[in-house]
Amino acid sequence: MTNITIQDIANEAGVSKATVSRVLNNSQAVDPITRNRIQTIIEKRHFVPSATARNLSKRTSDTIGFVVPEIDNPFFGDILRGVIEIIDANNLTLICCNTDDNMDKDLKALEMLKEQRVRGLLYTPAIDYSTEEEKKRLGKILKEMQTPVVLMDRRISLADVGGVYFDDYHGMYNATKALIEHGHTKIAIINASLDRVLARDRRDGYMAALKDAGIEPDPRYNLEGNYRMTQAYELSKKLLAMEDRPTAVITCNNRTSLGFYKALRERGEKTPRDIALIGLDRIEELDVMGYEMNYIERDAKELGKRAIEMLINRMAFPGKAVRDVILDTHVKIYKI
Amino acid sequence: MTNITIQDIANEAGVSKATVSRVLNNSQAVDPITRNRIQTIIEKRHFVPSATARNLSKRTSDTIGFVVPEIDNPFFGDILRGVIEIIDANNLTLICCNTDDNMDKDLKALEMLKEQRVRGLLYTPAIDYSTEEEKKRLGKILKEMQTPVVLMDRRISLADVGGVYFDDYHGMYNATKALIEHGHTKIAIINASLDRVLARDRRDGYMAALKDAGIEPDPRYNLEGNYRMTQAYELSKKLLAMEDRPTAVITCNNRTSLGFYKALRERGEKTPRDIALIGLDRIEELDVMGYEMNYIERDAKELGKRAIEMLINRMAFPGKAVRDVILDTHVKIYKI
DNA sequence: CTGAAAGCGCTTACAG
DNA sequence: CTGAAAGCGCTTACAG
Repeated sequence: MTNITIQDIANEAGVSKATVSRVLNNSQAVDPITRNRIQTIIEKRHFVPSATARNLSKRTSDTIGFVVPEIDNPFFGDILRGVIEIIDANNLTLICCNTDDNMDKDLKALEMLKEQRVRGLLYTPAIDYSTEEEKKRLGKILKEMQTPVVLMDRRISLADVGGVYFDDYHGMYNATKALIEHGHTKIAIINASLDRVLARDRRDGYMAALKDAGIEPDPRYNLEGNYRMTQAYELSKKLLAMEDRPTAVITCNNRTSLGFYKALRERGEKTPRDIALIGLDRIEELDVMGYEMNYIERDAKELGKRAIEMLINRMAFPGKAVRDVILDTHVKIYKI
Repeated sequence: MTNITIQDIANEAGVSKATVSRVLNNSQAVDPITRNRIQTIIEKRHFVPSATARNLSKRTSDTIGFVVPEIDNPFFGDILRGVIEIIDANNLTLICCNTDDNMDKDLKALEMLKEQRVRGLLYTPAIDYSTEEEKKRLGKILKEMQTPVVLMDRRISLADVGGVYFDDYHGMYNATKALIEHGHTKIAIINASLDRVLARDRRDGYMAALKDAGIEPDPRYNLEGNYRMTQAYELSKKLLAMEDRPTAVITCNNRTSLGFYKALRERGEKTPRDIALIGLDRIEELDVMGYEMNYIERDAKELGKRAIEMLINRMAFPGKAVRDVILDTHVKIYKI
């Protein structure tokens, strides 16, 4: 028993498959009686037309690619949830890829999505593609996909590629400022390597706030890891063991915050008692537990929604100029 | 500029598209010189063949459907991560659907995946399909997809459908037993509605342990919600306010645990000081924070891996008899 | 309102 | 080792 086709339906209804296609797509007037007969047969047989055949014939598809570096990080989980809500409402289908921040996997995912002839791409690049050569290559790959792409969270300036980002600069600026206003001057930042835009943005906001307050930044307080928990944990251990250690710390994503907490706990210390902390991103579980973590709030689910909406818009109006969307961040302080 | 096709490559190489197809698929001997020439052109043009056309022609696909009720729950995030690892290693592609525990969305997702002619299905049903009629209908739908399906975490006994599940019964049994051994006799369980298999399994394990210890179960301690945090929170509030309240509680998933914690905290109470708790599933964030939560451990990522491996196996050997896999659970106790 | 026919971009049995 | 041709399951311009 093989899959039933439009031809089977046509045979049973005594019409041509063109007519069946027309009732399937509601694309042209069909005699109501015939239409009814066909519909009955379709339902009785549970016929579902092949998207593959339809896509080939129409030279398009309703499939969207979704590429992120860390699908099991709640940050991307929230983004995904936002995306899927809109995907469902628009009868699209989503292909998910995970890259582990690894360029090879990133490129491989892109190639696979090209093979699938996706209709649009939602993309958080694994790396920054920061050298001119890398960037040019990526630009070419994306262009050859011949489909709109919307970047999420990680910015790469590429012609014709829009994106949705958070205003991390001001988030960091305001967090740093808040710490300063509470009397802190020795403020550390646990960041990722500065060859990443995201890291530079965050560092810049932090630096600007220090500068505006006339505080000389201490390079020893400027830590660079990779946004993973284990790295942040190692960095934090060193930081906390310093002779002249900071009185406040800013962490640059949810994993970093956890790494810091872990190191702090192992020393039998607590925040804010022993050291102040503001983290990037709320950690839901801690919030529920009444753990009063200060954080810079970013609505990841909203980012997902905005990104897919922008993508759909671009699919509808291919010619329209692209424009980035920057989402606000808010600093939430319990106690410093 | 439209997508380049196998015909374009053939023209440029001065061969037929059959030959190009052969080098693309390595399906038949091709003269090394010709092969080389073709390969050079393919690379130069960045030609990537259309999966759509290939699928239609071969009447198959390399796409796997993944349907879960709550994609942003870390439990399913972990499963997804495990699945994707194996998917990548096998050059398959994954279509993700979220159902919010809603039957209509569930059925719609299944239909969409049928339309896509997926090669296999990884499926955590939104509901139990427990009436004979519902079950029959689901069975028919799955059968009509004409593709192997592997159930994850939620069991439905259906002909030809295998699954990977956790041994929740013994997890619950052992957790309950541990509490009893620590002197507890008034033990509550915050569960989901008993019309769900998952809930019955868990209840049964709990009841069996009570029975084996000669403890008469108190129906007032048997709470039924829906595994969501807000419901668990409401139930917990009532439970904690009871005149003759339990001295220990077992929660039946990660969200339930959080709901309970929230209610407890609002009363200014703590565990294990004021009441003992064993939750189902580790909560990573709490663990990292050094929060000593007792839990029944289940490896969700492992479940994902095993499920996709089973699916691939079934794709390879369609005739083979299906056999369920039950994964062990372990009770992890800090302090009761 | 309806059908015959061409076409979407591949694969593959067949013949040479 | 290679090509012509049929076929996968749809859509759609064209003609009636």
